[in-house]
Amino acid sequence: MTLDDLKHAQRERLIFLDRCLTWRGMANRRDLIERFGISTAQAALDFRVYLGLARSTPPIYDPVRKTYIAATEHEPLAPSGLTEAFDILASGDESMPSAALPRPERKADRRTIALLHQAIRSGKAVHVRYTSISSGADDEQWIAPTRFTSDGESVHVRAHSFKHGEYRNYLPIRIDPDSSFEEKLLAEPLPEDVDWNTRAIIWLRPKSGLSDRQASVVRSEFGFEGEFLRVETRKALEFFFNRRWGLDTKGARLERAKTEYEPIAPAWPNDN
Amino acid sequence: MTLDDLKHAQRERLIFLDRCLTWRGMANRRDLIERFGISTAQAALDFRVYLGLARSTPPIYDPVRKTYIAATEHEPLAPSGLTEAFDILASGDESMPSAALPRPERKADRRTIALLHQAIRSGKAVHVRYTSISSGADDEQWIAPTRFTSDGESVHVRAHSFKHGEYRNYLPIRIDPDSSFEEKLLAEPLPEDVDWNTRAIIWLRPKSGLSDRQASVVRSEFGFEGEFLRVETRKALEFFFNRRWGLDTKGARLERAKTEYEPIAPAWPNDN
DNA sequence: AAATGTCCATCTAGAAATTATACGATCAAA
DNA sequence: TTTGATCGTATAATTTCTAGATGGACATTT
Repeated sequence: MTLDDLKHAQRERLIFLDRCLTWRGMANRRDLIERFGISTAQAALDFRVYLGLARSTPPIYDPVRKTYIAATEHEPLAPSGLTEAFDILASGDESMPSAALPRPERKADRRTIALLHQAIRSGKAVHVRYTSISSGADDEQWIAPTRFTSDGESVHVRAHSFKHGEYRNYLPIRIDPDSSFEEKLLAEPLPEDVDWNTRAIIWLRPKSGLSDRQASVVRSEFGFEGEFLRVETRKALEFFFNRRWGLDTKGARLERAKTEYEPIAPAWPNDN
Repeated sequence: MTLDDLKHAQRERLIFLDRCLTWRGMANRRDLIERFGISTAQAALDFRVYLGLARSTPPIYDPVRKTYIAATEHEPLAPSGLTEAFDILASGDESMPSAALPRPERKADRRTIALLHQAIRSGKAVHVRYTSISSGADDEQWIAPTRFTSDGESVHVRAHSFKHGEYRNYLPIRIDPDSSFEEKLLAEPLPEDVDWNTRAIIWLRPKSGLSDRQASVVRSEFGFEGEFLRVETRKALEFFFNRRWGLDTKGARLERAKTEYEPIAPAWPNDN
């Protein structure tokens, strides 16, 4: 009996329960009831199922505090990071402005996204007008989009540019919504997207200049013990790495030690 | 009849469906079946309910492409940003490494978080040893945690520090897991957290030095038309704003024009 | 032209999940 | 002592969902 044997709805509830126990260290039926709008009876059933699943380290009901308390050696059924669990910790505080710092909201045109998505699916090239902020010029060209990617801040489209004869990352927002969006079947298969199919292994270390003590704080903060922290991504996304990890900013506490590349076996043959 | 009249499970499914139509521009029963593990019959029912809800701009079934196509004037039932919808667009590509740039994973000690959470709930002060990276010193003190916050990268605890006589943001990861965590009931109510209860309204504009054309790209990219973009947060979180929005980095395309403050009516009386 | 496959839809019976309701127990606080 | 908040249980009724069968439209393959 595992989580996977359950129906989607109940699995969701048990994962939520699991996170409450993991991060709050406690949970009530009430938590389930408020979150999922189920009855007390169902919530009680969910608890019993959970207890059955958490064989090794089951939570214990504390009649004094009237809640279930996670075992000290509690082992989460479904691992989660603190960031993902933030809403569980912040909940109850519905006030505006929120407890989370707002992020830049990058707008995008629904229709453009859908067109790109369909071009990706059907393997077509589309004609777009793209504004490059560096050159500042509106630029008509055919591109063959292959997938969406994310640098954590905004969503990009990875596409082969016939004009430049290479794969590039495009920001959908800079595609003119009034582009023709004319479609064209690909005459010949696209070249391999080498940068996409190259793994970039980036080794980070505490920024030089930090004291030993500071360096050890940095290490524990990013969860590594040895000399280096190893992070893996694709070469095609490496350009965004420094910004994402704040390596270029003044207060940076990590720096790159070295970077290695190795080819990735394509998931499917001929997957660009 | 609205989304809210539905049960949680079905609502989730319809929201997913809505996002497929919004961002992919198309949807199948198969999408629901794969995502939620339901039967074809149930997926068909969900579609019918969705069509009932999307009265004004219902999607249309295209028998040639064998999918539902979103109306050109499609109005999402549940608004969503592109970033949230990224997983819907990237799905199907399960390969590692993923299509998303990895983010720094900030580890945290389960037990510490749970202790803080319980101290917040019960309004107690706790004794902790905290490592300040600036001073580099381990620092024993009593703090009275009031809430969790997030700067988008890591989770903080907002707490009143008795040692410093003010509210501060603490990184749970820097709290020594071997602190005593001795608890103490608050002798007297905490002072008001003024910075928390102050709204910071930040007005941004395209970075000076950009050409008119570039500035207009920036405007459309961040979704504002006038001179300024208005962002609202709490003064207590303002310290993190520039980093979150990349205002300090070399390639920054926005800059702060002005900042206004105004008091927020506390959600609950005496809510610190 | 016919067969096959893949979507869509619908129907019905039955299984499973969930609710409504009632009842009982423990403990803390008023 | 009473009240209220938890917890738990049990049963019957209701709702939700599935299984399996049937049919239609269309594209592709034979």
